[in-house]
Amino acid sequence: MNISRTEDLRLDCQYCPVRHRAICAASDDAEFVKLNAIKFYKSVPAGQAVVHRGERLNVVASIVSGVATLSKTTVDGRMQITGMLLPSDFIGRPGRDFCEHDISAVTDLTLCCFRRRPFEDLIERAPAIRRRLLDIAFDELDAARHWMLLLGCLTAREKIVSFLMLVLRRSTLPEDVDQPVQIDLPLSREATASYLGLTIETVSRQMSRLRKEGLIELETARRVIIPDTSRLEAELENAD
Amino acid sequence: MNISRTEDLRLDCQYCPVRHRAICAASDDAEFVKLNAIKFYKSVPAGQAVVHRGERLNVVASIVSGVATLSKTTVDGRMQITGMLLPSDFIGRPGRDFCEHDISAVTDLTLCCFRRRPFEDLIERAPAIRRRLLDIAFDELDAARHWMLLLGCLTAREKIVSFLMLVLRRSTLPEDVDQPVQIDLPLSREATASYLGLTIETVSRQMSRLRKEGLIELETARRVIIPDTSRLEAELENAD
DNA sequence: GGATCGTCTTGACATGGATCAAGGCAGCGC
DNA sequence: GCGCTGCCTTGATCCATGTCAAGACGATCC
Repeated sequence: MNISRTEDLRLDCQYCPVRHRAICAASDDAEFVKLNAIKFYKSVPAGQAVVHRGERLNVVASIVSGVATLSKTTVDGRMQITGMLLPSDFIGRPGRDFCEHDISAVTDLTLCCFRRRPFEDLIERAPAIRRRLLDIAFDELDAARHWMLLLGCLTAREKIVSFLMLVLRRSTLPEDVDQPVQIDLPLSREATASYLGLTIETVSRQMSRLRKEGLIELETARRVIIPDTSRLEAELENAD
Repeated sequence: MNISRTEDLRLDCQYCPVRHRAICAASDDAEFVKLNAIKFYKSVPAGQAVVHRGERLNVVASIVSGVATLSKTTVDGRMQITGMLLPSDFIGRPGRDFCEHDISAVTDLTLCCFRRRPFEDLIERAPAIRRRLLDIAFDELDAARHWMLLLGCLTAREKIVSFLMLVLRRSTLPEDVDQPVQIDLPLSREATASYLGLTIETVSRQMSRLRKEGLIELETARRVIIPDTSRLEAELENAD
């Protein structure tokens, strides 16, 4: 596992940007103190692997900041990104000491880690955290199955629009509806393609097409402006 | 929810075919007694829905016998089967009273049900069952993500072979390796197509092609003989 | 047996997205 | 500035799989 301890980070949970969304979200004061006692922060620089498939992974963690991907690769190199991990998302699996996926840091990453064993002990004694964990697992499961619908049934265009809407949902504070919104795509064209089960060229072409139709503007390749959210969403009226 | 209570079934767990694989698998005697106390059986005839997407679902259940599918459908009728549910598989979600999926009985189904609230109470007091549930959730999550690789990256041929191997794994007792094996496909061509993100014609064609190449024999459309398991598996050497 | 119905197979053709290839553009080091 | 590098876009062409259509097969009922 490719993580170096971050000594210079003494983040207090009080100021933690994911305090109310991550695994710790539901914990009451007593449980929170226990969880806090075993936490430590790690940084992973952009581009590095957090863990490789099959490798030991003796921590679980929340993403505090940055973006990571979960992916699987075939023997001959075809890759599928199976999840995009954003702040508050959970990494690792209690009860198992190796990882089924490659996890890579897309940007610089800050992780709030717990060694697996103490974490496992803790959830036995902390019912709120335990319920939160179960809920996270089922939420991820629902999301994964929803993505199966996307991969199996949607057209390239629908996939792109779904992706844009996903990024929008995860990035924006509930602003004025129907105002132009600007989003920054967390993934490169290549990673986007892999996430959507497409090629990089198809992603690029569909983005251009949406631009030509006025559904989006491309300030740069990674910065998208959506002039009218509802009009973009209407593209999914047959899907989803 | 389309379930009628099954009065004529007084199955004793002692003889239950999934006793050592389902949610109850890990429970010690004390927990098992509690779980047993709140269980009841239901039957669902082949073809009927167990529950529709968005509907209330106030039970969780194990499949005792039969086959069911989890699926999602787009507004305009494209369907993706997101899971094939076989004996010992788990249905429902603690902590949520509605279902994100359509669940349909493919064959006649026997379910071992628990009302959701008592079950939720029970897992708070039964650590082994609780751990088993968490493990089931994460196993399903891994399986779903693995299926995303299949949907996003594999060719039609590889998808078919993967499906055959999956059925083989779930159906066969570990017999003599490299003896001809016979498997009965639990799904119709149409359901298989939907599970694999293909059309019915492509499924049919790829099956015929595997037959012509001698990798499988088709005793009937649904009964497949695999003369040499390792040779079929070798078709996945680049995938998976 | 014959009719009917649902399921499956096969063939001919169409097409969405992949592949191959070229070039554009922005950032960076010199 | 200039050249390099990585990433992205665009165009031309190809092909795996989808679509449309016809018929085969097997079960069931009469």
